[in-house]
Amino acid sequence: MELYQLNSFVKIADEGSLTRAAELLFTSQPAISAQIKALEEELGVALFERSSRGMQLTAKGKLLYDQAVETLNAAARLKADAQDLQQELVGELRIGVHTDFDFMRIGELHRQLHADHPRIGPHFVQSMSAQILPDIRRGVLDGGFFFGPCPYADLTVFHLADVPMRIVAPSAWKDRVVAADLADLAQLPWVYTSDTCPFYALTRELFGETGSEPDSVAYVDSEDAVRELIRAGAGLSLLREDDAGRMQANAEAICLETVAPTISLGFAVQRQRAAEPLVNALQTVIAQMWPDPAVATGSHGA
Amino acid sequence: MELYQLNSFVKIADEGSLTRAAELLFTSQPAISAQIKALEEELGVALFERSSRGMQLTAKGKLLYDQAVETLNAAARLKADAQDLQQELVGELRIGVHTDFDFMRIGELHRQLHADHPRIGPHFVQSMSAQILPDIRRGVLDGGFFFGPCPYADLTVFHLADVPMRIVAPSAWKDRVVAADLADLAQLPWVYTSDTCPFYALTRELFGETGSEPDSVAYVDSEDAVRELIRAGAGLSLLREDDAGRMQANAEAICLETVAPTISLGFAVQRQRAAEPLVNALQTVIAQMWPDPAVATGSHGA
DNA sequence: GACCGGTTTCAGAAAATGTGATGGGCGCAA
DNA sequence: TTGCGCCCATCACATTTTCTGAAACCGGTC
Repeated sequence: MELYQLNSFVKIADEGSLTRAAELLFTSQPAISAQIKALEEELGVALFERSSRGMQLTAKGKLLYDQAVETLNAAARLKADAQDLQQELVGELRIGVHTDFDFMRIGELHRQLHADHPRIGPHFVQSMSAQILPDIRRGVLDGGFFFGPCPYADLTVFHLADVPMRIVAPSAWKDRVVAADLADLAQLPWVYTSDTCPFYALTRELFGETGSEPDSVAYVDSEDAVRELIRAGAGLSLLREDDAGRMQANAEAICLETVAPTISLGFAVQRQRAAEPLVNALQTVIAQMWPDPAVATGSHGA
Repeated sequence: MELYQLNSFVKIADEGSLTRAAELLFTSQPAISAQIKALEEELGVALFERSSRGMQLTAKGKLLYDQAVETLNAAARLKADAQDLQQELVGELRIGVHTDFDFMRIGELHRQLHADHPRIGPHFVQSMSAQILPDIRRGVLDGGFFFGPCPYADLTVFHLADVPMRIVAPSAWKDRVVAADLADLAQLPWVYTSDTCPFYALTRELFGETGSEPDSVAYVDSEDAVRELIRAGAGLSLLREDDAGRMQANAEAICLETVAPTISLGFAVQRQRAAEPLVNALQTVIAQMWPDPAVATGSHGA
């Protein structure tokens, strides 16, 4: 039993005539006659009553007609849906996010991605810059955000922005820090992120210019932990300017006027996979959301 | 797009391997490979990702898989239902009934017919003997009951029973009829059915023996009308014994002791169509319900 | 680097499907 | 009654599709 037989079955039934059905199906009358004969034989049921005036469904044929139509409809839906899918991108994207979802505008990213490609199922995976880039290389992630430079030549990197940083101190230390220079600050306790974190490198760089580096350092491995230790009065640290401002507004910390460096915000995908439709679509949406992005490659990521 | 392609599609997806699918489908790898290639080309969608470990559904393939299964299921249902229908009789039967449905046990007939052949849709058409037999010949009815002889040689007739008749008179005439003989009764007014009705012939026959026939006759064309006129005191008539007894029990009429003739109850179908499965099934059920039926043909119907 | 399991490709064989001509049944009109 | 038109079934043959077995290919593994 094949679809073309069911199609002929239905057409003949609709037309009441094998000859006319053959015309509508752009084939010859004997061809269809043979199809129906084979179908009737396979089903073991006489579908039509033949007369000199045409062919008419038997009672059994009437009962089976609806099911034939149903089967053809199911096939037609399948084909139509396939046509639609032709245009669309379908699949899953695992995207690494290295910092606050709201700062990264993940909601907007999701909305944009869904609007352009409704059949892509995005996964947003919170992680750390130091974890995200290797995961992209391994294929665990399809793409991801990160701070700092990218040391891997096999990744394609979008430079999205330079994020301004600020030095932040516990509220209680206002008098000790408000007029201090870098050398003074180095005398105080600091909170560092762990050494795989780009903030660690950034902080060391900060003191690298003066040659002096703090003695007393606590290491933590997330920005959240940094904020918490500042609130607890454990030490100073570098934070994103927006984070710093928010803490100061909440009287949780003091944000120094001292000029601090910026850190590069980047987005990376595997170079090999950059041309894959899904990955390409992701890059396109990212590029729209961070206007004027500079594309850099490999270890040039600023 | 054909069912065998969808079948291969599903099998490969289930097995994760073209090779194993080919084995299960009792065909060769290249054959199935070509099927899928053609299917993918027609749909414009890559259904599988090929690897050295086998074939796996793509994201789009996953979306279309369910619809393929659905289509195959619809086809399988169609085929299964056709197999069931092979055994069964399907269609409509138009059965003429010439007298009271309860006397003819139409309820029981319907129950029996439905039990043996649930897909037969019976129509019970109330009519008169004189109408039923021509309607069977014309093919308007597939079969029907009738009283009296059957004058048509092209009908097959079952003789089901000889139904006893009685002479019935209005209650008020008790004194005039209780001891009367046929010649006396002929002096009284009678109610006849119209001359196409077998009761008409039967009544005339009754008097044929004595040579005397009533002067005053009213003609009506249904048994119901006969009963009504008897109740109204219009005259005497022949009625089925059961009808007569019921009227007497209700004090609506008097049932004479005089011996009255019987009338033959028959069932007829077109001789040409007697071998048709539906018609044959009908005859079988009728024969079961009237045990010891005598089959007669054409005008021999007693 | 050879091997293994898997898929694709290829030419030719086999099967199926389609074609055009022909014939028979039936209704209709002359 | 005959002849005609319409319709379906059948037949031999052509065409197309599908299948087969051998061989090439590809990626992972020993």
